[in-house]
Amino acid sequence: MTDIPGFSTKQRILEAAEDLFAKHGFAGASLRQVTTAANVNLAAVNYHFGSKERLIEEVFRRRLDELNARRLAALKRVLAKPEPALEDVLAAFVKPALELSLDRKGGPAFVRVLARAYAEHNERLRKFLSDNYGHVLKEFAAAFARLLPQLDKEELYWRLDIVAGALTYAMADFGVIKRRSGQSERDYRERAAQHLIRFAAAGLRE
Amino acid sequence: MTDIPGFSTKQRILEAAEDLFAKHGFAGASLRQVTTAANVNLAAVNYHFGSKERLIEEVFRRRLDELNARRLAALKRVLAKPEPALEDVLAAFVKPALELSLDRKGGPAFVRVLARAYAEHNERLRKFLSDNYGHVLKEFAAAFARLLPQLDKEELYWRLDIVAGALTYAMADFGVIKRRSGQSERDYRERAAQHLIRFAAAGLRE
DNA sequence: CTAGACTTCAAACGATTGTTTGAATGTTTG
DNA sequence: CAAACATTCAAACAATCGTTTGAAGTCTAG
Repeated sequence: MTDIPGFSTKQRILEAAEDLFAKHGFAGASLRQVTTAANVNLAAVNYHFGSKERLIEEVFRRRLDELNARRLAALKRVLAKPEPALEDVLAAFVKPALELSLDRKGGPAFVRVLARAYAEHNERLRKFLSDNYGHVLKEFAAAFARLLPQLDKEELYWRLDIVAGALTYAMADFGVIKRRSGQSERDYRERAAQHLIRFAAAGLRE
Repeated sequence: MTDIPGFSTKQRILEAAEDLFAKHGFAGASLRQVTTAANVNLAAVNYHFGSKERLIEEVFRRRLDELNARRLAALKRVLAKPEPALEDVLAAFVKPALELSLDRKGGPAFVRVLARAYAEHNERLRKFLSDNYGHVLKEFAAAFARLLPQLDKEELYWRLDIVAGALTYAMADFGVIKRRSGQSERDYRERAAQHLIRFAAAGLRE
């Protein structure tokens, strides 16, 4: 209870799980790998989380709660401006993910886990994500709709779908671009976010 | 040897594997699931392919050989025109994937498998894909470079990375857009490709 | 200090994993 | 036809999977 945060058994499991799920996928990373990496007894996962599936959900919940709170706060700030630009709304979505991947020692692992989730067709996981965080996407969609009145609803949804894929993929840096040797991780990711926003804005406006 | 194509043990394994890898991932789909779905003895996989990893590679090779041949042919056709447009080059990349997913009974499964591969950090798979199909991406990159002389090399690579992600995910339709009840699969996918090309062209041009 | 709750631990559970075996069957070739 | 090769098959291999157990250890409240 009075454990130092980040050093409790639960926390160490979550961190190891995040890292290994990012590397090998949800099916590919075993609980034995996770508990060994976390330096924790195998049974601890079922004791603290109940099952592997619930561990996966907790890996998401821990990050997404804060990520989406930040996203909504940023969106609110943007929409309070007199003339919010498309780029501002995109930044409100992308920048919090960028910060998350930089501030925490978890680092880029979670955004990769998110991309994994995108590729999974696991019904339970999709429902969990939709139930808990669907409203965030709805609010952003509404904001985009206001800024792009020339697009009908179907047109808009198509483009947002494409944007979501591009964002997810690019933030997870599955691609070919390598960080230059002199460049810091922060630099690299900030540049990625910048490119993304410009690209997506152009595509959305057409 | 003289089997009717598509009904041999090898073919049936490849088709079942493609489908199940798309649904559950490479680690998530077991050889027993695959061989049961293919109506084939379990040992047949190791007899015909040697191992699960080599089966995965063959799932890719079978489709990618033709997909990339079509892509290169389409690119060559486009570049032979007096004034090739950006959209033409994009179409040369996207349309063959669209056709592949429509013509074959494998249907949309393979494009989903491709998206899975993107999310995998499996070193062997990445090397296999890069060794066998890296030259195709290089040729397209060169074509884009010619059409977008205002972009320096780094700028261009960033954008192509984003485009690749958007294309991959959108073609695999992991997103939220649902096909309307009256709409055919073909209609839906053609529309997806169209949106993609317009979006990517706008983003590339800025 | 002690009773009770919480947490960790080694060990084992049955089920499932990819792979291998050797005999049985099919097919092709001389 | 017979020898040679190719394929299929049921069965078993050791390894690993997620989960459960019950005892040992740790902590906290009375």
